[in-house]
Amino acid sequence: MGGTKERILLAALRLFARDGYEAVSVSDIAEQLGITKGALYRHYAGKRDIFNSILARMEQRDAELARDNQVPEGPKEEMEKAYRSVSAEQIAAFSKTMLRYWAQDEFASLFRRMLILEQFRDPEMSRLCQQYLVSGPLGYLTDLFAALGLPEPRKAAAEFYGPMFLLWSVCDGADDPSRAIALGDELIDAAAARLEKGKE
Amino acid sequence: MGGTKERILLAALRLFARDGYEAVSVSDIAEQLGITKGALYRHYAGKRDIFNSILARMEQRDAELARDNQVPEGPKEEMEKAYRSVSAEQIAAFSKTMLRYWAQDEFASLFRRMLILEQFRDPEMSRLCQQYLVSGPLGYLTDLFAALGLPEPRKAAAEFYGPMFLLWSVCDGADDPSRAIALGDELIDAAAARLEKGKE
DNA sequence: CTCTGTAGTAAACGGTCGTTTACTTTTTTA
DNA sequence: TAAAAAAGTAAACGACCGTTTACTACAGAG
Repeated sequence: MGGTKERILLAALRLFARDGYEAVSVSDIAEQLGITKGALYRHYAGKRDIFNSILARMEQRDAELARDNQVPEGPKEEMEKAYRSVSAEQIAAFSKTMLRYWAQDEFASLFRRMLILEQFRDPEMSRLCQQYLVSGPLGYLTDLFAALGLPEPRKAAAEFYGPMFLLWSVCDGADDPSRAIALGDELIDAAAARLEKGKE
Repeated sequence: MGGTKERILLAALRLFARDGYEAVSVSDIAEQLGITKGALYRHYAGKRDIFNSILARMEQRDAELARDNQVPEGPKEEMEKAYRSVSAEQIAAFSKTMLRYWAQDEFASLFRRMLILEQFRDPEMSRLCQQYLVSGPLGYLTDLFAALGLPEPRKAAAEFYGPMFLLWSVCDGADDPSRAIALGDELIDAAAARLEKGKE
């Protein structure tokens, strides 16, 4: 057992994230691993099965990340209560973690790009793309800022998250993402400082 | 002459913007128009030729848009001079135009989505995606804010453009984009007001 | 040493791909 | 109105698609 199933998953994700699901052939994936496409069917039922396994893997990783960062879940009442005790420093730290996660973590970065490529083909992929990257985080921050008592939480959330979202695309087109990450850190710190001042 | 060549261009763009270039077949395009794929080759040399014609068309439309909105071009010295005389109202008006252009103009909106789908396959497409949608506008605003004397033009540009960039993705996943557009208008107005205040 | 299950190869399957060809219909024009 | 040009059809081309099949190599267990 050489972990072939895992290597297939990663090789497929790399190709899906560059070319899109339809444009990648089963032969392409097998070729990356130096095996024939027939061998691939010993580990997965087919091309779609690999794709679905990637989705499941991301779901699992996302749950772990939410647990590690103590993201509140459950009924809205309890979430509001938890939100109110969040400090600006905690928001800044969590935002920097997310900035690096989607930009630099290999699996998450590849998955983000794959989602972007699939979002217009399938309503389910559009839903996932919104949930992980667009209206999901935006709604989360809107609720958070509302619980903190900001006067216009929707605007504040867009002003906070918009630059982060933009910088992921800057990273995708840059030879060296570190400058974009550094700018993101500055923007997050500045926004957190404003947040602290606005609460007084 | 029933403008078949033009209808092919638009039908192909619609499909490319949803599924990506590779995932769209020549038969798919022909089927949308109720003709056979053989007829398509009377108007274009092949699938790639249609794609290249779409790129050329966007280039042409972009030049027209820049002309209509008096976007300064030429040597850096003259641009700086032109930048310094720009008012916050002009920036807000131009930004709202761009917000609607990439979100609601049919051709531009489809082209934006097509670029997003092709950006990772081909370095040239990555370049165009950055130029039209990411580092292009961001660099433009950075230069503009620098000429206006803002202390941190890079941060200001990211804070200004990030939310716009995010809202295009919100529109893509929303049933009704009008709420996102309205929020964009508010954000642009608020940023322009801050800009006016910061200049004093 | 044999048995058993796993991982792999090579070839074939029907189907679709982009493109070309030969031919017909429609439209323009002189 | 007849010739010519343009636009469209149907079929075929070789290549590649995802998947299946038949067969081989080889590990560890009894």
